[in-house]
Amino acid sequence: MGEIAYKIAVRGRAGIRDVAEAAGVSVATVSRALNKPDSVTPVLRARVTDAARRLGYLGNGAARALASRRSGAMGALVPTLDNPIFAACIDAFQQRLDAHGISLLVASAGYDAAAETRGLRTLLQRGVDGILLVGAAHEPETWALLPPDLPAVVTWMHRAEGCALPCIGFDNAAAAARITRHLLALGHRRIGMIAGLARGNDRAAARIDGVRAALAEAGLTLAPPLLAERAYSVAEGSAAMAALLALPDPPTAVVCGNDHLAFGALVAARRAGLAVPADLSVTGFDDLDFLAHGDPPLTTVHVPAAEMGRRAADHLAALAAGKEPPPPAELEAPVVLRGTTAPPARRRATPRRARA
Amino acid sequence: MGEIAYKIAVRGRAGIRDVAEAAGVSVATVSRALNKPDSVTPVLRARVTDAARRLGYLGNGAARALASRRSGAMGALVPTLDNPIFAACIDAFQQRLDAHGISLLVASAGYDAAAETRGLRTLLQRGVDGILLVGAAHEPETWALLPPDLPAVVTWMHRAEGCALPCIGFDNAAAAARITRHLLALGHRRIGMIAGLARGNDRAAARIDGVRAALAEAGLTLAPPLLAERAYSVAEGSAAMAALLALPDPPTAVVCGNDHLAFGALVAARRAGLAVPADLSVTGFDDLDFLAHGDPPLTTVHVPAAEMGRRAADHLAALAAGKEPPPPAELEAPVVLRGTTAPPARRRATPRRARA
DNA sequence: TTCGCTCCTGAAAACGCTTACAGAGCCCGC
DNA sequence: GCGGGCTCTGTAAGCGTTTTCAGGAGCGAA
Repeated sequence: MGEIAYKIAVRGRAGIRDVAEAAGVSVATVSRALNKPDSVTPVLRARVTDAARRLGYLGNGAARALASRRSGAMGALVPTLDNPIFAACIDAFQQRLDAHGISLLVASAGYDAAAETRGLRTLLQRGVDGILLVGAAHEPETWALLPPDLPAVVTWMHRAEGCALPCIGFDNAAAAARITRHLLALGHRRIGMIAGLARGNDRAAARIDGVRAALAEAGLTLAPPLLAERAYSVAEGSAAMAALLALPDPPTAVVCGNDHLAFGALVAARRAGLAVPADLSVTGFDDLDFLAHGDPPLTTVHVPAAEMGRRAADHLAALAAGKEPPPPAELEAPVVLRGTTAPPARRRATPRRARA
Repeated sequence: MGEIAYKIAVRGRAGIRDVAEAAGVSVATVSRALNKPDSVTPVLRARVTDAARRLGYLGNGAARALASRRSGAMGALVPTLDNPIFAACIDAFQQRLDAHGISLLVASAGYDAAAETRGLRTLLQRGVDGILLVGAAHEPETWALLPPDLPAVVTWMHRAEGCALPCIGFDNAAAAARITRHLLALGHRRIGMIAGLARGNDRAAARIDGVRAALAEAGLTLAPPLLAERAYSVAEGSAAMAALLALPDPPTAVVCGNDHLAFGALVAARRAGLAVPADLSVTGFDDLDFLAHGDPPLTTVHVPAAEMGRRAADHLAALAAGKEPPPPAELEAPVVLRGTTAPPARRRATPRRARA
């Protein structure tokens, strides 16, 4: 034992052979006792776990991964962590993976195609056992990189055309349509949209489609300048709203592609002297908690980010373990009615607002 | 070549031997050509990279890690990703690591000591080349686990008593003191604080200390019920503020331990019919962008989260590469004055006259 | 032309663990 | 009492790279 301690001190860290020696068994037994406890006699198992604990044995993940050809890590390829909605999803994903004894490798692509492919390549090199993707719109190169037999799930969508991967998410278009119908029901007819950049972002595109579909039901259409596509940020939302308000015939309601945009829109409206929702209705998409308590609280679509993360973790863990994963059910993305929507103001005397 | 392709198809993925064979060189040369291009003849290097590209060679991270005893991954042990301030830091950390060709392994502990130790253990098993820690207050068990020679940095603090690790961050106490002095300068004398839970959270504790210190300079003290310690959440902030307002002699200003608490406080104040900042001043800590544009916009302390992430990445990358890391400089955490602070309201009619 | 150096490349030994595979007990039934 | 079958442990062969070490080629100088 003292001799073993010496060896360990020299080498820096206890190895499986040290544990084997200390427990008086072979390395194979140590491996078995630690990895599948049932396959070993209780007394031996105790001897081994005991020795392992005494020596502070941790194990070498690389060696384990190499020998077992499983890394015990999942990868998440997300647009960014800087948006709380993704952070919430990844946080939940990680926690659930942890419960499965799996680690999380994160690659964020920053809405950039090249970075995305690079991120995936890195994840693959690291030998992840599965991958969480956001959305199904990716570069051909990215798809080509993805080994067909590697467990992977697409989140944030309920289904994706021509994508064989399981989808864990909700129906963006339907949700966008629902919130638009709410505006329609309120009596709005001139409805604008500040959407996310649809290029390479199928969720953003689907939301536009949904709004368009709902509008079509009412015989309305959506096109620039009433449709603005902007990067997801508060500043862009502000700018877009300002542009909308500068129109000769501004909309009475604006549905936004996400909460950041909506918040920016709110700021711009206030800056323009407009009261929300009296003068202008605004809706969001995500349901960030800060905006739920704002003044006025934002009417928005609730995105089940954490739930997606948890389900993705369960799904991938099952897949990686060779088990049958739970069938991916469509998640709810309910409209949550709060304070930023109301019937349109009565027709104003002058087309232009009083103050600017 | 066709033969090689066949082998690869059978085995699933191209290995270094396939590349070697395709390029007509030894595996050693392939390894060198790919890892340190300068150590190999240009023509051979081209042959190798060419073959690697043709075969879609990615490399096996586990094998590489095992042989080189470096994993090429850094670990981040954070309280949670669900708070945008940490998410922003980790996002920046990841991006910068990526620039160094390093991957990110995330473990979030959820402000739970046991989970934290478990998370660190996982990171260590995975063989990370370095670790980002938030704060220096950790379980003894956690510290014991951390190999003394493993590169690690503490973020979110400028320095930590009795902690030898490099600190990359700002001075929580000083920043809290500064924002408190701002309140004092405005004329507030009855100042409350809604702090984070200080137990096991040195940042939260330092902020309390800072407020206390500033108050002491003015001959004031801070103690319950004027000091409330609450978990970092909007709801807790609300509840705490409600309690503060229910006091016989409520504070005229409240400094909050973070922006979530401050936002909750704002909500509670509004609910109580109080105008901020006219009737009550509130300050935050973090500078989340949503609150910068709120109504009123929050006066708060700006926390350089992204900058900490970037510097931590650079520092760890240098350490892991055996280079001299840049000396960790103290980061700025400036008070940003916005709309939630103002001089105290003139003495209200009802309560007994306050001391001058 | 030959010797000595330097620069490159290849052969082969780790790296630390998992996992067939096979051997050794052991119990039980006949 | 003995053989068969079963369970449990140990032996050893990889897993796919990196890296050390040594050999070989090429070049310049004598």
